[in-house]
Amino acid sequence: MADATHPQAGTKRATSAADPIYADIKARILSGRLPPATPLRQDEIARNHGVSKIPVREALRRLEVENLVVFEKNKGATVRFYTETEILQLLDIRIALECRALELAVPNMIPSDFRETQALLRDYAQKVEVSEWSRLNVQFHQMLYEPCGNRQLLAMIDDLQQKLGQYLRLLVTEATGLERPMREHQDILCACMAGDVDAAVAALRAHIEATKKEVAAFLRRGA
Amino acid sequence: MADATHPQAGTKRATSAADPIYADIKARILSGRLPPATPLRQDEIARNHGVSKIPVREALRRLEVENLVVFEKNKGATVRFYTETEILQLLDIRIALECRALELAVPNMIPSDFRETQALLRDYAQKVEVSEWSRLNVQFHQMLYEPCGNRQLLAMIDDLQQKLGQYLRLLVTEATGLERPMREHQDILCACMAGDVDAAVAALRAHIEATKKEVAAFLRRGA
DNA sequence: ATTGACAAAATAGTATACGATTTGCAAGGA
DNA sequence: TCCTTGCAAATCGTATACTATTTTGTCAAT
Repeated sequence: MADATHPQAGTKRATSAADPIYADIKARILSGRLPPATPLRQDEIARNHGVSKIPVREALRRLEVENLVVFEKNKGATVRFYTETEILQLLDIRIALECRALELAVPNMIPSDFRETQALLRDYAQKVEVSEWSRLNVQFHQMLYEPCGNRQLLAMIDDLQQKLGQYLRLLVTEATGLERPMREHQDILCACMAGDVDAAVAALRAHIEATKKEVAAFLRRGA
Repeated sequence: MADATHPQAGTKRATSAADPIYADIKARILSGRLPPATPLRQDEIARNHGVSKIPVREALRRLEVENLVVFEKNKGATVRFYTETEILQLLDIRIALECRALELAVPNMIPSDFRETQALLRDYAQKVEVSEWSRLNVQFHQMLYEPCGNRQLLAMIDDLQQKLGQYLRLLVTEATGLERPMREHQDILCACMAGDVDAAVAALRAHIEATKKEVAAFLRRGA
């Protein structure tokens, strides 16, 4: 991409020293390696990345807008703490966004979409490793919504799934298992293949509502 | 500057220097005073606000995450350009979020909510000024969703309404008028007062879909 | 021992400075 | 006339440096 002739075409972002730092911290927060309330010391991060504080601050500011870190008056940034309530509320937003995306996507689905999604579910059934499960789960949902054609909506869904990821990962290891989600995934896909938008949306909504109940129970026990 | 030692004597700012800049630029973008593609020169903004470039850059980075400005490699920031398609897609997201919020809100509504909302609609009917209309319209929707209790959802809705604000303002002056929206607002409120969640959501969805069609037509003519 | 005051260290926030990149423009050649 | 080519000015991005605030540690006084 030595082509300097790409002024807009929003697909690619300009690189800045802040970008790798932003990506690194974001990944560590979302994976749970940086637990809530961890202070994010600017000097330390800057030293580790071999830069000054300025790009570090810009990275942290971006994470602040995404609600992943919190700035306090003269104390700097810490990893944001999501309460039980907020996690459940994120799942309510998931219901809103994903049901709408599916509703818009079903009419646009073509046979190859069905084939690929079914193939994914078969892989799913064989890989029982949890780390793989999480990745495939996210991928399944993304494949369902992709045909909706609304990039901003897809981005919002992706953002939500990342934020909820660590909690859902815990869930499958400790409580839910794979049985129920897999059956529900099949139901959703069948409705899509039948072209029945309402049934597909209803199945998806039930799926997320069930997840929400399990998260609620899990958090109740955990706390 | 000679007295650089005392940029803001005595005024203990609970916020960083970036915050007022962020608010100012955001307001000017959302109101349309800074049209799309306007370059945002860091030195100039810094001079106008009496600060250095550092807080300016942080403000711009925050706006970048919110999709209001775009950074390009060594060219700096410009006001983001929303295409027709993207504006219509934002309305699809509005349908998702607002219908969900209303669905969650209706069961929580109490008599005083109804009274206040009705009072607002009466004010509405009398103020025919466009500037007032826009403000009251946003307020009406917010009052409907408030009882849902999901702060993150409410924040996302507010964000969307601000982004769409300038386009909807144009719409009411040039095309739609006040007749249809007001009737639909009444329908929605009636369903809420009857406690009929499904009817309320259906009415709201029809309301936003109608708006979407008008925006589409308006953009088609305008472009 | 507990508390309060105060000095010292650590950390945040921002201005200044400087190299790097882009842009505007003018002069020179096809 | 149109296209290079080469400065010069403008602008960006970030390292450095400095101030302001918070935190920590020490030492008396109760």
